[in-house]
Amino acid sequence: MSRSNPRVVSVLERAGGFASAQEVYRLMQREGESIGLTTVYRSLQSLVNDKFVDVLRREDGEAIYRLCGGAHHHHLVCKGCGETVEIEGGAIEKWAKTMAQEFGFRDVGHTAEIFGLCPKC
Amino acid sequence: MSRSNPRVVSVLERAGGFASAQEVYRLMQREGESIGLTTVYRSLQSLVNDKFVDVLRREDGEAIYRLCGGAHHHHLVCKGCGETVEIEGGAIEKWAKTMAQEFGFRDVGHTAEIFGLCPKC
DNA sequence: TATGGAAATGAAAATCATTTTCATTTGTGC
DNA sequence: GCACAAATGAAAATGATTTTCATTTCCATA
Ligand SMILES: [Zn+2]
Ligand SMILES: [Zn+2]
Ligand SMILES: [Zn+2]
Ligand SMILES: [Zn+2]
Repeated sequence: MSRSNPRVVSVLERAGGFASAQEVYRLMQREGESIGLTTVYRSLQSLVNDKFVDVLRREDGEAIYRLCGGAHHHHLVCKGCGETVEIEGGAIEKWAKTMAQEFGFRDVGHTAEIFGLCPKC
Repeated sequence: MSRSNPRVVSVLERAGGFASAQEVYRLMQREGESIGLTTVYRSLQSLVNDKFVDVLRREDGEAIYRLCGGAHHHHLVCKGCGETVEIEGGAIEKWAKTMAQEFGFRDVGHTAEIFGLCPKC
């Protein structure tokens, strides 16, 4: 299992919002960094395992990754420029718990994302 | 644009929870129904356009489809058997609106799903 | 320093869902 | 029957992701 590659982390830092594996790869190429696509995938995978980045899916199904504080949280993502704000979701946590209880579900997790246009767009 | 194919709708009805295009195709094959994979994809796409089904993504990125009331709502999905309950998300709507306002986002939508184990599993 | 094995790397091939192409079939009105 | 549009589906193309496998880089120990 490859270690959390610092060069990939650095790209994600500079990228700001979410970026796909292919984008990370292209970015590194453009900047003259020598790396294989396979290594990009492996590094991102291991960063996800270690909870250093979180991953979600574009509308077309492509996985996108983002550096990310470890604590559980949610996102407000701009459809225009990709700008992302990490937000707190107390209301969601409560909602999820209530609903799960009501229907007898155990061992529950949840996803919740908000998409819109940021002030700049 | 292909019409909302009633045979595909029927499969989704019988399938219960979510099913991928490939699964719908395999199911119809197994039941001796003659249909092309392309047509399955086209029918599902048009059902999504017409809001007769909603679509979300498996963890691996594969799109899954489900017959679905037209109104906006959310899902409680069993990780074990796929059993799905449509739930109401008043708390989420409010949360999304509040967060969007706070950060000046316009034109916002949201997704929210809960995953867990149903009573049977 | 040499050396043997473990971990990391990456090029190329394989996988697999989804889309595109394009020729054929089906349906509908005249 | 005839023309024409919509629907269909087989096969090829696409594109992200994973797998394979040979090579390189590290690292500990003799
Ligand atoms: Zn995050
Ligand atoms: Zn923006
Ligand atoms: Zn639904
Ligand atoms: Zn279940």
